[in-house]
Amino acid sequence: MQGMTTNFKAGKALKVKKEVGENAPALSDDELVAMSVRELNQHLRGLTKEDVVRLKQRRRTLKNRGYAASCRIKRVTQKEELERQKTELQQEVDKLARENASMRLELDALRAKYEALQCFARTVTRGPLSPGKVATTSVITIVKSANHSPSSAPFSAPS
Amino acid sequence: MQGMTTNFKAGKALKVKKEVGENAPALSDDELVAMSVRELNQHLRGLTKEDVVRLKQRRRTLKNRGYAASCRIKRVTQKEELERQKTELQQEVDKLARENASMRLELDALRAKYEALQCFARTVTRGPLSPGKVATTSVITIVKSANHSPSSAPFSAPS
DNA sequence: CTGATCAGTTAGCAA
DNA sequence: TTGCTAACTGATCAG
Repeated sequence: MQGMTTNFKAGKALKVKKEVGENAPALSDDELVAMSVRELNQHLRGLTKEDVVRLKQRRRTLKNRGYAASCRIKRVTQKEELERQKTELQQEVDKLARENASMRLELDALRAKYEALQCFARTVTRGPLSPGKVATTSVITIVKSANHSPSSAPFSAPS
Repeated sequence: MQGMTTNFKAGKALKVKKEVGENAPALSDDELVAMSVRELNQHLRGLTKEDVVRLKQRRRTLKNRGYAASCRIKRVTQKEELERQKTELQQEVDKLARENASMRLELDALRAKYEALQCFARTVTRGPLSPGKVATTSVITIVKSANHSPSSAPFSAPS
């Protein structure tokens, strides 16, 4: 936006024609480009039709110079933003993967504990109750005080 | 490299000067830019020193045109690549998050089952095994041949 | 010298 | 008219 007001544009005038005649105040580039249309029209009084066209064209060119700069800035900004988001997502992936791994460990450990306890429960219940009846592959399910259980039948269908 | 040999440069010649004199074969832009240095030197025989400079400059300009095109192509390619990677990472995040959520559920369910079983085991082991005592607060369900059921929960957790 | 990139210019599109 | 962007150009830098 105001990048052109800084430094390297002043005294640039590569091939800009500088023949301003004699009554023109020789507007600087910065002044010209910052001028509003109404202000510009005031400075346009008493100039050749050709000079008016030239001045307007110069203004347009200067504006374009600024537009080009904004365009480039926008481009690099967007690129940086993309890279930032990419880094962020990568970190999230890492975090989730870690959580995932630790949960998997926890799950496996708990499964092992559960099976061990199940095994123990079977040995305890098998002998005294009905030793020969219960198959070795059975699973024990219990439901505590099921008188007000919502609707679920405490049964799991076998595969 | 060869991006300039393709298409959209042919017949471009915006404001390129076309005054080639009379004995010059009027090399096309494509020919000139595709020429090797040795080939170029052959075409340079019998030309004014000035013409040689001009031709070499034209060649340089044409080359630069191609370099600029490659530069732009590279820029958009990199941007597309960044966006592709971003999409990919986002999908991975989603996938991991789903896995994570389902594992968390599984873990919670298993924990509940484990605690219920633990509770049952305590009631069984605390006093001597009398079927009547257990039945007052617990229900025992027996499911046959379910020893390797992967995910079906043979336990329903109480409230 | 060659190739890449930057800043400025121009043309042309869109609001 | 204004702003933006693609393509082109010259300047300049690195290898």
